[in-house]
Amino acid sequence: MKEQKPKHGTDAISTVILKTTEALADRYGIDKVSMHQIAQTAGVGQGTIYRRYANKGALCMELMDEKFRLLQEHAAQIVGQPGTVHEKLKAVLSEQIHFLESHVSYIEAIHDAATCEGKKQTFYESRPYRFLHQVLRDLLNEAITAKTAKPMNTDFTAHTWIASINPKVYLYLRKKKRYSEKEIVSFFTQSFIDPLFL
Amino acid sequence: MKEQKPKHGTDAISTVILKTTEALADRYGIDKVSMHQIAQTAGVGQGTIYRRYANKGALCMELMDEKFRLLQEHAAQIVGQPGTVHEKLKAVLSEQIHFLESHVSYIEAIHDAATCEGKKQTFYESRPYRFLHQVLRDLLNEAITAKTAKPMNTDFTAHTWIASINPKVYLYLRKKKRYSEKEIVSFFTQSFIDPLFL
DNA sequence: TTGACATGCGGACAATTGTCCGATATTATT
DNA sequence: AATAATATCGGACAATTGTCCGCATGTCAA
Repeated sequence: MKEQKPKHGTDAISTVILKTTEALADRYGIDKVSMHQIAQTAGVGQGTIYRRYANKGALCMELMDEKFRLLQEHAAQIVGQPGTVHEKLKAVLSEQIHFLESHVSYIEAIHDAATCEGKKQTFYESRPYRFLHQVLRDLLNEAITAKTAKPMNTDFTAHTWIASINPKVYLYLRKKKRYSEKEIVSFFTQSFIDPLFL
Repeated sequence: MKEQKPKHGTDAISTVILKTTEALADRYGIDKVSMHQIAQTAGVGQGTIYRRYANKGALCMELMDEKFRLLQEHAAQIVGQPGTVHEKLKAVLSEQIHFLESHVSYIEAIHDAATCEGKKQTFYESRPYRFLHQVLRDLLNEAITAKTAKPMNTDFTAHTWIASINPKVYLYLRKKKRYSEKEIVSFFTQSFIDPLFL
């Protein structure tokens, strides 16, 4: 068993798999599209898909690649621009929540496939997750160094912040509790960010 | 006219399903036991299981019923005893994290089956979840009323607190990051509870 | 050209969750 | 007691994810 040699599947077959998945997902919703259906529609065997993507989550991750890249750019831009750490944290979290709002079906699929057992690549070790976690952690560290926030385990805090707005609970808050995206951003700021700053 | 069953699973068949599931889970781990296997071992059809429990998560929820009851008792006891709201919140969260530590496999199975789509009973609407959410919310409200914490949306805060220590991220923090249960409790307190109190 | 070896595709197959319906047992009616 | 109505059981079946292996195709050496 070999891994895909280049970072992205840029060969013709990978391309048709991704395009087909995107088309089907646009039409039916990613959660309603099966790997079998993707294989049939793309005119390839299922094995051909699974040789490139470990599971449906990994396939979705690949589909989201460009979107994640843009989110990372936004986050990096926020961090790079002038402003207080407090403001930057709020802006980054707002971006992340908006990202979740925009792509919640895909992110849910990625989460569903995520595992912490075995030595398989976990969601938490994927590039996008690590990047966003690191942005939050660095900002928190900066706040602590500047003595505008009390010491804490910033690694833990960043992980749990992200976990606190996972797709399942986000959908619950949006659909059942009828909170708007704006409200959720505001509540998060109020409950998690503001209290940290002295 | 049949007399009503007071609660779930008090008839003979439900009992054998639950006992069988427990025995198999003890032996192989709940995630390694299939519904088919449970049915075979218990000597009933799969339909008989699904007629009583909507899915594997609901079955696990039923198995955890007594455990949840004890957790609720502990939480109620903490709230009832004298002490500051701050102390009570820390104690309750510590209990919840210990509960997660002790039963993480079952809780993961419950989470995996949870859904926010459709009108099916979601995990967030189950009795145990609602109880624990309410305990946290009430304590937070008490702190706000007593002016020892700033106003916030306590409903949101309680939901996201629970979400922040979901089984997936908990396992990641324990197994990959090698944080101990005690550390996680301490970090949580430091990052989420303490900053609220001034 | 040919044969040995490697690559990797396709789809059959296994495992699992969840549904459905014919068969059976139980209760109600006369 | 006989029969109709109702409840419930068992397991076959469908749908989906993920694995595996036979086979076709391509490469290279002699």
